[in-house]
Parts: sequence; C-alpha cells; structure tokens
Amino acid sequence: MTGEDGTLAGRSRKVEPAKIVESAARMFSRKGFFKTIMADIAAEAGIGKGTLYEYFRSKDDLFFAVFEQFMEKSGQAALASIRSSENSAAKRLRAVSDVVTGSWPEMKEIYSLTLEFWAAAASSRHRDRFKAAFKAGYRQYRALVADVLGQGVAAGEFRPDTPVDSVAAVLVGAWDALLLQAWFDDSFDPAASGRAFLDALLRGLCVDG
Amino acid sequence: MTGEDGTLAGRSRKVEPAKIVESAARMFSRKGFFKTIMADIAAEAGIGKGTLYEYFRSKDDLFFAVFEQFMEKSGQAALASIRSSENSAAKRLRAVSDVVTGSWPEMKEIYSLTLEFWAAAASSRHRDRFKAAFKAGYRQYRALVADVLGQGVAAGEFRPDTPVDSVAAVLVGAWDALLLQAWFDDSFDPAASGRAFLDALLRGLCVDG
Amino acid sequence: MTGEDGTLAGRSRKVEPAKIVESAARMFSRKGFFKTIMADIAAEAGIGKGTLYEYFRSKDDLFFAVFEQFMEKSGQAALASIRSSENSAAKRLRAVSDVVTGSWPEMKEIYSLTLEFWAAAASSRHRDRFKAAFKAGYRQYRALVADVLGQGVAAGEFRPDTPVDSVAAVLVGAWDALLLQAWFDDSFDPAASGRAFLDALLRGLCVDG
Amino acid sequence: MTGEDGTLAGRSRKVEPAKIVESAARMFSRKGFFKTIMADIAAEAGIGKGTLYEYFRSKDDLFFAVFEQFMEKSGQAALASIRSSENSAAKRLRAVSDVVTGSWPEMKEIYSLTLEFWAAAASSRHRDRFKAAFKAGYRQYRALVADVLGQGVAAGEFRPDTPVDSVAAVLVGAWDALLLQAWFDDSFDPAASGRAFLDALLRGLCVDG
DNA sequence: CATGAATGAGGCTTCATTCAT
DNA sequence: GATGAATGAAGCCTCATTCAT
Repeated sequence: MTGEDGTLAGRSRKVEPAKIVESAARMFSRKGFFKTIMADIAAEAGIGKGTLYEYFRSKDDLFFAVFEQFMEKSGQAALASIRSSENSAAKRLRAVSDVVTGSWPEMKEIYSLTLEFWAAAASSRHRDRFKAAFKAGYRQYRALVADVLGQGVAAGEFRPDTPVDSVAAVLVGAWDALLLQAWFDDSFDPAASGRAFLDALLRGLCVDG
Repeated sequence: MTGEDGTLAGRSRKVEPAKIVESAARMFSRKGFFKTIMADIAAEAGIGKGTLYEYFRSKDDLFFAVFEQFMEKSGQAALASIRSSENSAAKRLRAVSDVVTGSWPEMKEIYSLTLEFWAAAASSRHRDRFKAAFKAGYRQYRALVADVLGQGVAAGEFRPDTPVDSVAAVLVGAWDALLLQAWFDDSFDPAASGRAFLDALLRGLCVDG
Repeated sequence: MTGEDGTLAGRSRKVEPAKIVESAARMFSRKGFFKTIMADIAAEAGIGKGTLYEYFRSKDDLFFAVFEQFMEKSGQAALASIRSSENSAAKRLRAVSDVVTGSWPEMKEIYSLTLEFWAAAASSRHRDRFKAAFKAGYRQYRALVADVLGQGVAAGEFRPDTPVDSVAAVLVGAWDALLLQAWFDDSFDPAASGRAFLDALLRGLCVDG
Repeated sequence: MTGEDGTLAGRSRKVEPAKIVESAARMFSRKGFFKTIMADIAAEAGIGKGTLYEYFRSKDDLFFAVFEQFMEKSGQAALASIRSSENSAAKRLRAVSDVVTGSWPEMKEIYSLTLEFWAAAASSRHRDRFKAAFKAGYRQYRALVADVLGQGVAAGEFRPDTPVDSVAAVLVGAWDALLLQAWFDDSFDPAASGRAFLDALLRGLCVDG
C-alpha cells in the first residue's frame, strides 16, 4: 500500500505539513491574512480544522511558516539566476532581470502574498521577525547584485566610479517595483520595461556619457 | 464657554471630518487596518464611537478615505517637485529624487500606511477601487517622469534612443523601493542611494558609454 | 420616563451589574462553573452575550465577582447573628447555630455555589485569590466565635480551661459540615443536629463532667 | 526483551487500570477536573491517549472511578481506626480524630480531590451517583461514630441523654471541616484543634457540667 | 448632531473522542 | 491490545455597527 516514495495509495493518513503551508499560501494570497479563516485553509487542504493545530500553534505561526517558505523559494530563484554561467557582468545582470521579471505570469497569482508579508512586517504580532527577515533578505540580495557590479568594475567592464551599492539597491528595488506596477496594471509589461531600462542604465542617459 | 484652562472652547461643536481621517490615518499606520478598532480611532480623534458613523458609512469606507487623502497628498508633493523651475531635465530628475527620498525622516512614521494600502489593494472589500487608484496614480506618475525624460531627449540632453517609458517606470518604482528598503533597514539611506544611482544612470555604467 | 429612584419605566437601557452577578450566581449554582457558558448567563440576565464583557473582563472575573458578593453576604449574616443581643455566651452560640443551620431551606438552592468556590480555590486561575479570601474569612469567623467563647470564660460561664480557639474552629467547621451533609442527604436536618450537638457540647459527654 | 538501559522490560505489556486511576487522581488533584485533559493523564500514566478509552468509556467515567477508589480508601482508613482495640469509647473517638486529622501532612497534596468531588456532586454528569455515594458514605460514617457513642452511653461512660446521632454528625463533619480550614490556612493545625476540641466536648464547656 | 451602551455574528482555539494502523 | 493523528463540536471573546437618549 505504500509506494517507494513513502506516499500512501489513496487518501494518506498522515498529513503533510508542506501541504498545509501550500494551502495556506493559496488562501492567504487569495483573501489576505485577516479575511482568510482557519476553516478556509483546512478546507483547501482537505483536512479538519483541528488538524491545523497539530502542526502550527496558531494562525500567526502558520502565516509565518508560509512566509519562511516563500522567502526561501525566492532566495533560491534569485541565487540561481545570479550564478548563471554568463561571463560578462552586464549579461548576468540581464539574466537576473529577465528571470525575475519574466516569471511574472506564474508569479502573478500569488503576488499578493508579497503585499501581505510587507503589511505583516508592519503590524503582525511577529512584525519584528518579518522585518528582520526582510532586512536580511534585502541585504543579501543587494550584496549579490553589488558583487556582480563589482566584478564588472574590476574587469574593466563598468566605469570605476560606479556606486555599486547604490546601483544594486535600486536594481533590487526596481525588480520589486516593476512587479508591483504590473500587479496594479495588467497592461504593464515588467519584463520589457526591465530589459529596456537595464540597457539604458548600462549605456547611460546623457549624450556625453 | 471658556474651559477651565482659560482657553476658549476651541474644539468646535462641529466635528471635522478631516480630523477623523487624520486620526484614522495615525491609528491605521500604527496598528494596521485590522488591528485598529473603531474605538481606537474615536479615542484618537477625541470623539464618540458613534460619531464616526455620522461621517463614514463603515470602517472600510473610512480606510478608503484615508487612502484617498494620502494619494492626493503624495501626488501633490510629487507634482510640485517635478514642476520645479530647474531647466535641465537631469536637474529636475535629481530634484524629484531628492524630494521623494529626502522626505524619508518625516515619512518614516507613517510609511506603514503605504504597506497597508498595498495589502488592501489585494484583499480589501474595496480592492478594485484601491487597485484602480494605484493604477491611475502610477500611470500619471510614470507619465510625468516620462515627460521630463522626453523633454530631455527633445532638448538633446538625453540620448535619442532613451526608452523613456521604461526608465520612467523604473525611476518611479525605485523611489518606492528605496523607501521600502529603508523601512526594513534603519541603516539604509534612501536619499544617498537614490542620488548616487541617478548620477550613474545619467552617465551610464559601461565604460564605452 | 425616569422614576425618582433613577430606574427607567419599562426595559431599562442601562444594565445593572448586580443583576448580571445574580444571574451568573444562579447559573453557576445550577450547572457549575465549567458547564455554565456565557450564553447561559446572558440569557438568564436577559441581555446580550457581548454585554457581559462590558462589565466583566472574562468568565473567570465574573465568577470571582459572584464569589466576592457571596462572601460579603455570608459574612454579614454571620456577623449579625453573632452580635445578637443575647447576654449569655451559650445563648449567643445557640443563636448563631440556629441562624446558620436554620437558613438551610433558603440556602439549599444556591448551596452548590459554595462547592464551586471551594473547588475554584483549588484549580481556578484565581485560585490564590480564592484561597486568600477563604483563609481570611475563616480566620475572622473563628475569631468572632472564639471571642464569644472567651467572653463566656471571662464571665465564669464556661470552664476556664476551655480551648477557645479549637472549639471555635470546630464550631465554625461544624456549621459548614452540617450544611454539606444536608446537601447530600435530604433527610438530614442540620438545624436539629446543630442544636442538639451544641447542648451536648455545653454540658459535656462524660458522666463525671 | 531487554531495554537499552539493561533493565528488563519492566512495564508489563498489559496496562494496569489501577495505574491509570492513580495517574488520573494525581492530575485531577493537581489541576482540577476540567483543566485536566486526557493527554495529561495518559502522559502521567506513560501510556497512549487512546489506551485510556480501552479501560474507561469517558473522562467522566474515569473521574468517577477515581472517586470510587478514593471513597473506598477513605472508608477503610476510617473503619480501621474506629475498630481500634481501645476499650473506652472516649479513647476510640480520640483515636479516630488523631488518625483523620493526623494524616493531614500526607493528605494535603491530594486534598483538593475532595473539593473536586464535592463540586462534581453538584454539577458533574454523574452528579446523582456522586451525591448518592457521599450520602451513603456519610451515613455509614455517622453510624459508625454513633455506634461508638452509643456503646459509651451503654457502658455508662457517656451521659445517657447524649444525642448520639447529632454528635456523630458534627464529629464527622468537624473532621472534614478542620481539614478544609487547614487547606486554606497553612498555619492552622487540624490535629491539635481536633484533639483539644474532643477533650472539651467530653468534659463539657459549662462550669456546672 | 453626538454619544456610548448594547449587541450578536463570527473567529480562533481547545480537547474529548474515534479509528486506521 | 495499544497508539496517536485526525477531527469537529463547542466555547470564549472581539468588535463593527446600531439606536435610544
């Protein structure tokens, strides 16, 4: 009755915590943290309300678990694209930009989770943990991009006076912000804007360089 | 008619709706939309709970009123800076950047309102109105910045192949995103990053222009 | 519309906290603390569930309020009987005994409250407050009876070697215990037993005094 | 068959119902009936939660089993002391008093069980069974003490007009009540009070016998 | 108009009990 | 038999909203 991968045939008796987190993510994304009730999540996961509490102490905790999983996934995706095999710094920046903004179609559906997390960092009971996680996440993200920029400078590809940290901060922010604008405006294409902007940034706006 | 402290009964018999909105903004910013209760707002405004309902149909409506006022103010500030008397496009962009990111110290305290609004656009009962307002706001904002960029191009100040719309989108987004990062990270200076970035953007990153 | 005593004609708009306490006492007595639900109390008091929380922070608090009122009333009744105008100590003891055990018929209905309070002193969240109140109550009660006994000794009415404190403790306890037995056993007459016992105590059991 | 620690698998494969009852008694005493959850009892007994239901139909039933065991033990102790070999009635009463009140130090820890049982007699689902058991228990107890008193009268040791039933009721009640007072008040010594009182009762309070 | 006491729908959470293993 | 994961009924409490004054 038990497959090699440990799954049971039919309705498994043991609930997968990961499945709860996914169901919760789906519901929180759809209705927001406060309008989502525990019963929604249980129903979405196909389990009883009480079972949620076997795995998560409270709604807040479950939400934080969703957040942690989300951050981990986001981090992995960004990391993977940054460590692309491209050799020029410019190409690698383009690769990151394309991956982040290009994933918009799939991300769209759960994008509102991001907004929920940001708001949670402002007012959740776990606000400090949220804020700390975001702070660390952004720092790491900026450091990675700054690293690429720094390599470009070192390689003589970018101007030596490039303010790598500031550019990195804006690039990281820009990717966030393009998705945000895309979320508000269906006709906005974040990938195109991102790519066009990056090219402009590389070559500069001013005629005299 | 004169209070015990000798001042005239300064609070007018007539409740100021604007005062309610301000009090609500303060509370929503402090505790978030859901954790703020109507009693909080009434207390903050120094009026009775029931009075709130004389001016606003519901908590949702009051929140939306706060949002509208917020958008209006934001728009005015941005507009004012964009219409600065500076004559070069580059200078005008720098002026906008400085105004937006430079206002961080004062804005900090109520910044979380922005996060609340974004989240509301995802899950509030008025989500569509929030989304529409943000969409329109961003469009207008982008158009203004694109206009400045276009003037720079027309004036021969910026390269003719400048993708004005994309650059405008990123600039607008970058200002948002820098504030967001500053909110998460006290040691992050959005004004410095914004200014340094803008300079780099104007001159380009690549050595060969 | 408002009477001189401040009561309103018809259904009063202002809830009487005392009425809530009485309703709660009735329900707690009938079903016990845990089986009584807040809805029961609200219904008994003829008010909404939420209104209970306007006057009492929690179910525990309401229960404690019932307890406090109960203790106050009990103390008053006992005090009044002890301060009876009888002049001999023996007569005054008989008066107390008669009052306490004689009130059984009326007390019967709410006697189980006592049992609830005793149990609460063991396991309620407010156990320490319950215990402290009982401790103080018993001390005071014992002191009062010991005082009567002491006066009897001083007046030469009682034997000089009378262990007033111990006798007081047992008398106080006996009145409690007779009611307890009466509560278990309908055919048990606490007043008769109390009176007969007191007489025996006064004259002694042993033939040789 | 031998555990890792080298001991034989000492806990028998077969669960001991008596052990469950003891564990339950411990938990009910510590936290009260309602605050004790089945998981507490199972953990205390070192068995699985489900196993409790192999031996007891419900939490109520288990509680009643604890009660029955408690009553049986109490009865045995009292009986044993009453059937002491002492020959004078007075000495036998003193023996009972000493045994009951003298056991306070050990009893203290589980005394709150008594309070739980009394409360259960008021509001448990099995209230009638509790009440009946208490009624029978008290009757038997009173009868035993009355018997001793009667023998004292018959032997010419006690006055012939001694109201044996009433005195028995109060003595039985007094022992209960002294423990109750001791439970509320650590500085109260039930054994000393009980003994001093009994002596006074035997000789009488009044000077003229 | 302004008020705040009253309300009850609704959410989170607990826990006795069941039952597949 | 023994287990403990799963369950859902049920209870406490909150709070947006109403409405009598």
